Amino acid sequence: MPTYYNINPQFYVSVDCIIFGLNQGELSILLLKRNFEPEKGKWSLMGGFVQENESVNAAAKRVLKELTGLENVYMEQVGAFGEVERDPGERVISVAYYALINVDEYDRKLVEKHNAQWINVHDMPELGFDHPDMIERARDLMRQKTSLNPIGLNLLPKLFTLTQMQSLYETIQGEPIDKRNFRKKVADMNYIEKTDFIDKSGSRRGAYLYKFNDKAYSQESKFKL
Amino acid sequence: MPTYYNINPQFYVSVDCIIFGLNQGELSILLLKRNFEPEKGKWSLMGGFVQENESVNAAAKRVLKELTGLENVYMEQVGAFGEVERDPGERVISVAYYALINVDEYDRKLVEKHNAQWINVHDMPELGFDHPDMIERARDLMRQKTSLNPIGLNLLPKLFTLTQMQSLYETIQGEPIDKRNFRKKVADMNYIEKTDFIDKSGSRRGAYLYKFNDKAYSQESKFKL
DNA sequence: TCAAAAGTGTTAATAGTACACCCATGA
DNA sequence: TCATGGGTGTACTATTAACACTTTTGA
Repeated sequence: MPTYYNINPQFYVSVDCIIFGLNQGELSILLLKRNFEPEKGKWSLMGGFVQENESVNAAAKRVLKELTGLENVYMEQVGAFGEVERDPGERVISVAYYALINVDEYDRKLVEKHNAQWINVHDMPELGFDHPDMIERARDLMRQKTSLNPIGLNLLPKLFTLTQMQSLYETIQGEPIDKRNFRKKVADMNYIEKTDFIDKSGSRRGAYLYKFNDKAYSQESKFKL
Repeated sequence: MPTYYNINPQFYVSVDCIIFGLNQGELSILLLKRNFEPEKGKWSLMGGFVQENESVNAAAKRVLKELTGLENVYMEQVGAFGEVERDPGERVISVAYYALINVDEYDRKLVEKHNAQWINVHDMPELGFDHPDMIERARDLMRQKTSLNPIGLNLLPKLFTLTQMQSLYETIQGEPIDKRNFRKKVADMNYIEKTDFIDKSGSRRGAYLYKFNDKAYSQESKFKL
């Protein structure tokens, strides 16, 4: 193997996952109560080291799967965090990702095994490393992206009511939305389809369930270009 | 030093800079014609390796300075690029940054020494590595950011005419802008200040020079929150 | 019968877009 | 005097924001 680079140092490279979920209508993040070093006793994001022959994106997917059992999850890179002293153990350069998951579907046993819990974003405990920065940037990015794309629906079940969807957006944006204006907007989204199913769990009357149609969505996006 | 991590592999970590500038009114990128391995003979972005006791951000600033002599430049991280085979030499994980510079101010000797040239973004040559992906993402990010923030002004001299500013935004967005609408909008930006100076180089009549007032800008931003 | 969520239109305000002519100057 | 870029206002359109009542149902 030719080595053009061997005068340069090498570093551990890790990934950290900001896993968003909706719990009782509240935006939450899966955090680990660390029972291992470093920063033992503190809370932290789920992370892991990039391995040989593994891309950084693949490492993020692997780490997410290790904790939740989930694959094919919506993930996006937040960015690289590379301060020299960001890890008190040794120098590690970390790449943060956020994931949007439906909390009905993850593997609870795995989460328990890792000593992880859902924590409301408004009630963050003291976190180790530079994880508060990562979370802040992930939330900003997510808020921005969800305002332009329907990716927020990844936080809901496949079938959802308009009230759930509105509440989701209110939670993400952190401010109330007018019901009629919201429903008008959704009516203009041809990729949000009304089904014949009715959810009776949220009200006596029952509400129509809707679903996201990704073919319709890609069609629509083509037109916009 | 405690080593919690030593079962994990380490990697070279590099930074790559997408350096944007305006040349004859055209958005351009500073590219190197590589006279060294790997990918010798191909064009590439300016890059360099992260060093011990150097943050990733600091490495990006250093690399930018090595090529242009400039400090205190507007830079933003594009993201980490971590495919296993992205570098044909050895495995390198790279973090891309974009920078916006005023082409009147960089050090031409350094640029020449590195065998670098300004290349119009619409006329990209064949590039090595995953640099085309980096550039694409940088342009998307930059376009988006400049549509919300006045960071694009970093590409202009400190004093600029409204025609220059309009032309800048037309170049970034890739479409013409109505002159009166543009000037109306700028008039609403209290942080774009008219000076008493007149630029006669662009027309016989002469045009007022404007400047960006960063104090006024931070004030304004406070109100928006 | 009533509490609780579901559903439904209109109007006003704001922001954005389209459009054409006169001005000042130096060569 | 004329070619060149500098500078200006108004009407139309689209988007967004504000706002309140009726419906359905199970307990």
